[in-house]
Amino acid sequence: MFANDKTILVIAGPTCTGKSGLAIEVALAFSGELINADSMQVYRHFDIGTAKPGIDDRRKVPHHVIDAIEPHEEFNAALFKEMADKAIAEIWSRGNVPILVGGTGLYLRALMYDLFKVETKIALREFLTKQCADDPLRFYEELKRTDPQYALKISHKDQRRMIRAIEVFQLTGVTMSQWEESHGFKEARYKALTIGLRKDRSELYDLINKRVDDMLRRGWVEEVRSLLDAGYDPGWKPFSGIGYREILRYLQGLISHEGMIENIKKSTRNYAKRQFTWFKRDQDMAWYEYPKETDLILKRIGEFLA
RNA sequence: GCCGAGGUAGCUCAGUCGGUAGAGCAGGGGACUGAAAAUCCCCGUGUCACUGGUUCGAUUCCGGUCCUCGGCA
Repeated sequence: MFANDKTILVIAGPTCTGKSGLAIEVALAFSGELINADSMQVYRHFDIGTAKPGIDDRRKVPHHVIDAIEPHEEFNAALFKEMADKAIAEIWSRGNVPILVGGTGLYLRALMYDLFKVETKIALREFLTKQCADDPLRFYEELKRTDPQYALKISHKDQRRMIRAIEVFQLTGVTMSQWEESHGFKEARYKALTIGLRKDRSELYDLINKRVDDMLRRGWVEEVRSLLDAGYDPGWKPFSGIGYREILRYLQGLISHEGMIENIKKSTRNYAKRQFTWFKRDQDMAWYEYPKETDLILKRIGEFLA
């Protein structure tokens, strides 16, 4: 069923539940190496706000697919999958255990089940984006005509998905629904144990609020300012990450310092909730609390790897 | 102590000419196939401060009590 008997570990869950900390412990206990599965930690120079592991941790255990690209470079779930595949193969060749750690659900799904293979063409996407922005309703009508089933599934305001669906159809002549139908995330590519970290909601929100304060104390705003000084374009993708976009607005004088802090905390809380929603429906996820249940987690992993 | 104003959803408040109430924010639930920290969809029952009275019926009117905020002493 699988390419070989080798296995991987996955540590997933909402932000601030302790994934990185657990990952280090697990890596040290089972001679593992970490592969980042967070869509923002792949960008170089965006450090404080993405909660990247510090040099201490990175010296203790090898980290992969982190600081992998420059902020202006194109990145997506498919590229992530390629990079992670490569890292996994390398780690296996050293006789170590690959440990995926991160909260980007789509990336983990892409790695575990692959995506149907329709590449995005930047130029076409930009063209469609403009077309959609000009007349969203007409754009939606076009989607309804070519792929009524998919149009029904999404909102006429969900421009991202409309654009992608039209793009897929124009590139292949096959509709989004048909691609989804034939692919369907049916075949697992790796034998994996997925540990999901959870936490009581109000406790988690408390931790999030504290962590945001902490990041700001450690110079998050300065980090953004120096990125801008270095000539980085505020339109680049990582600048739309949580916190970075709020800091940008603050630096532009659009919001107050206090408003900025509150918005960052709120966005992060909302994000954590969305992650819960995503991971909740993952049937084969083993949920634990960390650090409370560290012993149980390590025992479970030990049994899985045996 | 006196005079005002007010006590309604987690917060800020609206409202009910008497028929048990609704906005914003916060929050909750959901979706998710190459932008995913993105993008999008759905969700408002709460002792209307407490307590008597009037009334078929009071959160709404009247009395009292408590609390908050102004002002005067």
